[in-house]
Amino acid sequence: MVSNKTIERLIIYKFILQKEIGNGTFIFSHKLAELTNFSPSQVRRDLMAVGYTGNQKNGYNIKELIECIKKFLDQPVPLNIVLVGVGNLGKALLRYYSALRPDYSIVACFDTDESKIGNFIHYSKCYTLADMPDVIKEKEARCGIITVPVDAAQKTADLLIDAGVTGIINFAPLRIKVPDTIYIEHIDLSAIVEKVAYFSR
Amino acid sequence: MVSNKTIERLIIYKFILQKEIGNGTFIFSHKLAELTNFSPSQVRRDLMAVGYTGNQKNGYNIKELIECIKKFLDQPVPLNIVLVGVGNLGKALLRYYSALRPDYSIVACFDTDESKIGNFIHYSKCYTLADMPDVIKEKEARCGIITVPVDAAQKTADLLIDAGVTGIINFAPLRIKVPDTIYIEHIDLSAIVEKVAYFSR
DNA sequence: GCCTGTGAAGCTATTCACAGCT
DNA sequence: AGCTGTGAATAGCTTCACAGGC
Repeated sequence: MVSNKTIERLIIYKFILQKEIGNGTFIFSHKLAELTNFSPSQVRRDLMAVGYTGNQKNGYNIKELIECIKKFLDQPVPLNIVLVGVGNLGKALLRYYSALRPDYSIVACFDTDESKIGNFIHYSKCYTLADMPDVIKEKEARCGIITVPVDAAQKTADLLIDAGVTGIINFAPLRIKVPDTIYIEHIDLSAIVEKVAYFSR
Repeated sequence: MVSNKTIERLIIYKFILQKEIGNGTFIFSHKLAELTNFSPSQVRRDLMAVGYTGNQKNGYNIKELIECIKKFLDQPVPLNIVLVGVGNLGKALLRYYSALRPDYSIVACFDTDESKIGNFIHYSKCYTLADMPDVIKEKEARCGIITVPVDAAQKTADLLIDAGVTGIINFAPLRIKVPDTIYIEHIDLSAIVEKVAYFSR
């Protein structure tokens, strides 16, 4: 079993390594550490987890390592995502993620505002909440992004889970409760600012 | 010394407690734990850190506890923030944070696009990068939000730090390097999606 | 009986340090 | 000489479990 933190770093290694392909065939753990601001032993530990083994003379083969991490993360591409709450943040995320196609696709979005229903917002069609079960099933979406107002967030999560979503990214400032078969990531933008305020003194 | 994790939770307690003011004068650790999805002993440990002590009969006095956490976090309100990179995400954050006034203010934003300079975007005037040192000094901004393209992010951070910022929130997908007197928080939206993809299977 | 406060235990994550290889 | 792979040590974080109080 690989820890949450290691997965986080593997994703970062993958991304950083992709930009290093042009700079040589091999990379040392201390170089990858420098690029990511982790420690060299941390890097080597993490690579143990994916089972990739380098060589002592040259370090790690960049392309092979990327493939190995990809295989380990085993993303059945593309990941289909839905977004609920097409406000300002929701719209910005729709555009942000539409630029990352085809790795990830927001395949649909939902809102309660009648005037938005049926519109396409950065390639994603907007549906009513009532359509959620059907749309999620049809599009095989596994991940939901919540950008609704705080009072509607828990209800939104419940709807998403009922419709079959197993991963949630919640931008509303509360700790949504989910069964432990569901993975949830909280991104509380106001709490992040407060934290930076505290530690930046 | 109080840990990063504890600070994170204190901020959450503060927020949750503010919504509980109407529901009674006192709150038990297990109730606060339920609202936040942390454990009761975690809650009690964290409150030890701020030095607030409840009573065995009623638990914690909500208003007193909020005041105590606020005092502990010691935010010299308002925190002045600047944002660099007025793209889609930048604009969405400008609007998001302008709604949280007056706790936090984005007092200025910066961009390289000439057509944006001088405009007000959700109460924040847009300046050129060259104005950054003066504006940050004049507005006494201590925190910078980076929403520029990945290739410009490190240079942007360096400029912010030179201008006197001590805390950074970085939305660009790379691990910006900063001196260890500077606090930085990385929010990599594409990495977050990958992580949820991994754990939601 | 049920709460808080907290030492001690348990668990997780990171770093050290070095054997083994080239 | 300088790298990787990894057992062992350390550091950091969370939970247990219970004394003491209402």
